[in-house]
Amino acid sequence: MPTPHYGQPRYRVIADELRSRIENGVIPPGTLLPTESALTVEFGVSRGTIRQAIAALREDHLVATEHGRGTYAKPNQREGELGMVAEFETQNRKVSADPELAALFAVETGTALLEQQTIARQNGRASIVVRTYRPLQSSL
Amino acid sequence: MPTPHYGQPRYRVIADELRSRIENGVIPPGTLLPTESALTVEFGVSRGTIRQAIAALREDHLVATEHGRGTYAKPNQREGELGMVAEFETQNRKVSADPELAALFAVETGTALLEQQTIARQNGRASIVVRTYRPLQSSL
DNA sequence: AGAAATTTGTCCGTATGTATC
DNA sequence: AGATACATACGGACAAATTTC
Repeated sequence: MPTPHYGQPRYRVIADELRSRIENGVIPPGTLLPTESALTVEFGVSRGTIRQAIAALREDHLVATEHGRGTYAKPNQREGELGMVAEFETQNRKVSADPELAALFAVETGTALLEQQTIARQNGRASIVVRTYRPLQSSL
Repeated sequence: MPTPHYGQPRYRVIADELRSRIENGVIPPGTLLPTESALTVEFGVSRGTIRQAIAALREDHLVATEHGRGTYAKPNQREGELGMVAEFETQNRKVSADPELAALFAVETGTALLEQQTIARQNGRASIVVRTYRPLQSSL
């Protein structure tokens, strides 16, 4: 079969599935995830795709991998009190100005603006989303 | 050809080389890196290895990649310029979640969210607009 | 201690999808 | 619409670290 990835790419679907297994306790903290080979069988994808999914979880600090041993589910991030740990994901994109933004920047509605969106996640779920808008001009 | 990677893996050697080019100004901030294809030719490795090298730089926030465009060297983190005067205007309001925000917060599209909008003005003109979104009820 | 098996790490080549120019 | 460039996915091969026998 070719490689159509309509909607979400497969590696992200797999990453989300593994994430929920960890958060639901199906894969308890500190235990090893199934091996990459086992996951290729379960999800019917190549090893590269599995590795991509695990890499995504690793970026969220949800798992840690050791050469020759395997990939562990990380102990619970403490959700207690101060010192709460959050992960941030930032992306830049061009959006068209809504009427309010257009007025503020003194441009026409629909003009392209640069939007930087930062998602603050705690335990994988978004807690706050920040969007900053700036005019598109060059050189930054 | 086999795959001997004595010492450092190739993707890391390439990442280090690109890093020094950026830091030494050979690739100025804001400009595009050579395309992945060009880099495969220059370093004599496959595209996957080049992508691995660029991914490493991306994790260090040294570059940013845009689908279909290319990979940029990040602008210098600018230190706050002295003497810049800005006025801030902040307002809170309830808005209904667009599909993207709804997905992030795991609520239904249209659910009410708290939006805090801050407008930074310089010389009376808006320079940056920041909008933060949070769920309404939450325990934060 | 040593050898084999297991598991993750690196790298290649190819093909196709998707976004941008 | 065509060309260019990055994104996703496959399958294979070998290297390196760990565990097991």
